[in-house]
Amino acid sequence: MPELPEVESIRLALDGRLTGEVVRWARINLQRIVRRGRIELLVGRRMLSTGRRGKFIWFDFEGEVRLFAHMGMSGTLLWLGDDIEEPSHVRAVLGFTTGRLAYRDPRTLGGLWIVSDGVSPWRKMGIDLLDPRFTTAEFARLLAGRRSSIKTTLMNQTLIAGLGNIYTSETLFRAGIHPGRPARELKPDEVRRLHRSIIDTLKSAIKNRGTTFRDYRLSDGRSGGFQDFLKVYAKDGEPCPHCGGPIKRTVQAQRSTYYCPRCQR
DNA sequence: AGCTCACCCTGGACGC
DNA sequence: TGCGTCCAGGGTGAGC
Repeated sequence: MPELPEVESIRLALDGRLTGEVVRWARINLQRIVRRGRIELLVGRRMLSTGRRGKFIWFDFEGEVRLFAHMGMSGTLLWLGDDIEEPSHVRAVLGFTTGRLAYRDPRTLGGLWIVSDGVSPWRKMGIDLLDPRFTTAEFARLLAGRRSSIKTTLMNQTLIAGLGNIYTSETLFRAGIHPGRPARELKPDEVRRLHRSIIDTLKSAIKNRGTTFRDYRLSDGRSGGFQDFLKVYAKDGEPCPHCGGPIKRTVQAQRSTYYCPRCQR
């Protein structure tokens, strides 16, 4: 589910609430959601800070212990006050003095990692899209020689980390670039436009607390707001906001892509 | 090394 | 109401 803006929105909402708090107890409802380590290792430890890279979020605890979470397609982290009942599909819970942090994931495609040896859960992750080192020049370097489509390439987390299916469609539309173009054939001017579009789209989405489609919620239960600003995603057949022609849906690498055939070349 | 595909899961929407 | 089918914000690992 969540892409960079949703994960960052969750992190921002939890950071102020959890930093400095001590884990009192922990519970796992579905064991296979824990991909590495033991959740009990967190009990008694104070949370020091939060972080994010790509679509991974993490929480640093005393004693060099770090909890990583990846939400997969349907996961989220919910803050539950003491009076709030636990919703369905909660796979793990951490208890604090002021409330509980619940990992909810209906499809169980996400996971948790409890790490004390400094080893990150990802095999290879590209540069985070909000990292200042993600420049136009760096972007051009990463795209060079890539034969696959720009849509598929933007989704490749080992190159650049953070874009998923919603924001790739949106960012390509905003840059006026056809999703089927081979990545290596983009002109320098188009690379610049796309780079600008990626950063602008992500920042704007974060400002709006992400996109709510189906059941994504922020940790306090609120919806995101960026769905009101989507221009093409899930809008096949609807008029393009630029030219009025019909938005098209196509499938690339088994995922839906939405675009305007007239505005995106 | 780069690329494509099948697969991992559950739930909701839709058609009959 | 019930059943079958399709679809969904993602990542991996095998095989070419």
